[in-house]
Amino acid sequence: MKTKTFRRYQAQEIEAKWQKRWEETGLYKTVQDPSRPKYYALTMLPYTSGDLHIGHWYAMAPSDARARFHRMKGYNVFFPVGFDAFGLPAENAAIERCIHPHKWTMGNIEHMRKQLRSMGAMWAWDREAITCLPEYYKWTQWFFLKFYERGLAYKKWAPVDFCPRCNTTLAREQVWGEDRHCERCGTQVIKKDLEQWFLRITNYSEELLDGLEEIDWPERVKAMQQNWIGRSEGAQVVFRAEAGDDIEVFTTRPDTLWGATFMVLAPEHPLVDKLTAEPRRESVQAYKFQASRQSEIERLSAERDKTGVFIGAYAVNPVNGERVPIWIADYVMMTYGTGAIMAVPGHDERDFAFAIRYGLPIIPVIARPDAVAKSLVFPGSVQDMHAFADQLRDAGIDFSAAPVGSLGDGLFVMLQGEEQIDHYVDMMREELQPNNWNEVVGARWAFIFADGVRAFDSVEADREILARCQALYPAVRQYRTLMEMLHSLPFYRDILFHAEYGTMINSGAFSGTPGDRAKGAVTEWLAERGIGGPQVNYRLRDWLISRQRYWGSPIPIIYCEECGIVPVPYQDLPVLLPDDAQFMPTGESPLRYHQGFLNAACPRCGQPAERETDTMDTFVCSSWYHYAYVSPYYDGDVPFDPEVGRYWLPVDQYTGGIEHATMHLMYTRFFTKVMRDLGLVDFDEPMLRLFNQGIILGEDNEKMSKSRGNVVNPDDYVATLGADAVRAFLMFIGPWHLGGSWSSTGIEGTHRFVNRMWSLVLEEPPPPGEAPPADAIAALRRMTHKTIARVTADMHSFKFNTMLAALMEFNNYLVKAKETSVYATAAWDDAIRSLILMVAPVMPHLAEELWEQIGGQYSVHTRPWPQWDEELAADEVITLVVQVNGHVRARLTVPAETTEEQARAAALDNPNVRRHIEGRQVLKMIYVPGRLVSVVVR
RNA sequence: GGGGCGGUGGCGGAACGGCAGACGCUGCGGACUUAAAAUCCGCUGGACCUAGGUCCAUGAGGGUUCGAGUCCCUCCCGCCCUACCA
Repeated sequence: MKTKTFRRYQAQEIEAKWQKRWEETGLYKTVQDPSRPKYYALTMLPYTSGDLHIGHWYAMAPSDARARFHRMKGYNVFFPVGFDAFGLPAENAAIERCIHPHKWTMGNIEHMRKQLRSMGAMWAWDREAITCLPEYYKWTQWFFLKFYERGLAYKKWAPVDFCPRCNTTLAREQVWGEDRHCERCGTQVIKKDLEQWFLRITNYSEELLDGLEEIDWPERVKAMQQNWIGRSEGAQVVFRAEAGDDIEVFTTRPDTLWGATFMVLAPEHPLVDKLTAEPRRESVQAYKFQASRQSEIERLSAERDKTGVFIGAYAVNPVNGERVPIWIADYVMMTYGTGAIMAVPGHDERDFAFAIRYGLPIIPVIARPDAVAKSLVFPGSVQDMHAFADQLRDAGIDFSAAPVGSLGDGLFVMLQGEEQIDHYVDMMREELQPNNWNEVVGARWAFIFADGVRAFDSVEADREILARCQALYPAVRQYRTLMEMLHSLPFYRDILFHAEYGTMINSGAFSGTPGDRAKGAVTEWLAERGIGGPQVNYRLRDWLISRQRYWGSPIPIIYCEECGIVPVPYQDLPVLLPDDAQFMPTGESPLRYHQGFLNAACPRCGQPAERETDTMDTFVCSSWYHYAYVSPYYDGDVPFDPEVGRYWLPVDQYTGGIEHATMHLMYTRFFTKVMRDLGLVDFDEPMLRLFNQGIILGEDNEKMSKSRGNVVNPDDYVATLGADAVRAFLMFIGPWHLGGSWSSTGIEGTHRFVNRMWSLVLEEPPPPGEAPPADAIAALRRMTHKTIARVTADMHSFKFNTMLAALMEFNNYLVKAKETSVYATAAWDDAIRSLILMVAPVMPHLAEELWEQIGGQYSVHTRPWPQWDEELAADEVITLVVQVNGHVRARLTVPAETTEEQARAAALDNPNVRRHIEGRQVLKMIYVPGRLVSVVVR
């Protein structure tokens, strides 16, 4: 069968041939063509690490395939690429290897361009942008100035996260994990008090949240951004310290205000020093010191035990005039809300733990929605334990008898509902022995004494009842509050505290307010009385962009002794990085020690002044790179050509990893909103659709890392099997959004596919046979059109794995069909052409070569995507499944146009079906057209 | 604690509520070859078996349905994000 002229597929030769040809003919040159709908497909730009690893391929190759698909579908597709070129590794290389960051970076880019070319992707190289070039960062600085003008860039002293290894500050979202390590190098961060530049992203909190609704992004990313923004609705309340200072707190539970029995400030709260009473000053200072160290040292060892100290001052609870002590504790964060809380130990788990530990009063102010109460009947507290137990049983009350310490058997009573509780209290009042008491806790808070029942409903009641109990039972003297006493009994522990909404109790005039109205009613009342009101709080913090490093865009600011902070005038941009800086790991920017850079004339008064030496977080550069792409290094008044921007923007489809959910993807949305406010764009969101690919793992199903030795180098496979086989395999591994693991044997599958398709199209045909029967032609057409439908749908919905499965099936089908007489018919030619066209986005080189070999017009990548015809794709015969009581009993091959009557009859006529319904009564039959007949028998 | 994503053969994975395991890898058997590689052809979840079938199988257990991998409830396990968030 094999002939002398047939040559096996030579990937290297053919891939190189077409890459060269594509470049020469400008196949991927960007054109503005108003006659076609535009499609801006973007994949997250790579960092210039120097080497394109398999993860890059995994992110880029499927994106490229989909961009190509859209091009064939008739869109004018823009698929640009560039480099995120500023950042620490370049500078670290400079320190370690004495190579200038610029040189290191540009060398890496050179190498990465080669690797990117080997992928055979349709990159718009004519729009490449590199963020570290002055022509680029001029505009990054321009943005900074615009932000500054609008009050969106500001400088402040703040305790900031600092990576001691990278020697720079980090934004909050660049600090990862429970141990708070640096996102880049993994070193644990420390806190440093530094004056830093921030971008006021919090001005857009609400809009960043609302905007999520209008974009087609994965739920996962939206959820992460929602959580990160962390909107919570509640109330602001002002407590007045006895010294006269107002302490503002934020609470989501204003309905629990009457239960606020103390306050807690963050140790760094500005009022702490002022309010601390002299006798407490020493211990407060000690605690503050320890708290500040704690964030530096290992926080894991803190074990989350609640600790704190009383500062010796009091405030007044504005709703009931109660005097409440003020504490500081490290479980209150200065970075959230106001850095101060009203503590409601009855209904907040942390406050509860704190109050129990320090003996602070705990008063329940919200009824239990489950109406469950408990009571422990102590041995000897009723006359006759057995008789009392009988009474409980008669009343239908749930209880169990068990020993209480060494005191003998007691009764552990579980009560449910008001009626039962009332009944129990009555019974207990009858039976209680003198010099004893009994308590009901949970849905009711009552202490039953010989002379009557005392409700536990206030701090005074707490004190009084506790005193009586201590008088009756001296062992109780070790407890400072009733709750502490109750908490000492394990039986009660689960019922002393709850955080549900419920009817307000012990709350003055508000007592009885139902849980669904309580929050609103109290908030309104606070506002009326001028002591608080509704408030929305966000978790989102402003974006810290100062970095104490050299290899970033300088912040265009000059400090003048006379004029203060002076922005660099626009015409002086860019503020260039000097290329002769000294790289030393000092913890300060090398620019600090570069006199030529540091010293400048004040743009306002002309006097000697100093430049800002911090550079910008690289995420600032990448927040607008997709705008730069439309007209890189634009030389106009704005960062990109407005006319070109109007044509291409916004991004239609963005793809990339999930790791940027709360960083890049948040920042770039923020930038776009500011750009809109600046009049640069007329839309609200930068990327209309987003798709996150998963992570490619090593052969062993573990993350690829040098230490594991499981890193896959795509170059090796490209050199041996060709880029097309690598591209196809990456798409074939599994659902793109779930990621998958590399397999050096698995890639053989797509490699064989390449070869099988090659010989299918080019290997010598079989000897001519007889004219094919009409149904063989129809079957071939059916397969062709079905495959087109499947591949088109899968390509559309990112199901690259099943798309390749469909292509492989089609190829396998054609390999078999080639042996028959359908070869050399028009249907055959259509099939082969369709196959090549459909394969083109996935394996662009193979497709282009085969297309040329069958006499197709250059280039296959500009041919229209094949269409399918429903009628041609329709089956002539179908397999009808027959179930009896849900079990498959027969598979019938019937014509597609079989009627329901015929289907039922055929089903009942099948011998195996007959065997299973014999002697039974047919109750009903369900018919699903084209699929099955389900017979139900008894 | 909160949020998200998963759990299907030896492996990666398919499966509008309707034939579980498409496609591929691996393995086994065969063809070609002096031999090997490559290529091609079979078989490849388990157990029965009268060879026509039957039963068991999609993390566990319930439920809805003529019918559940798919929908609902309870639980278990894994991964990711987030977290004293007031």
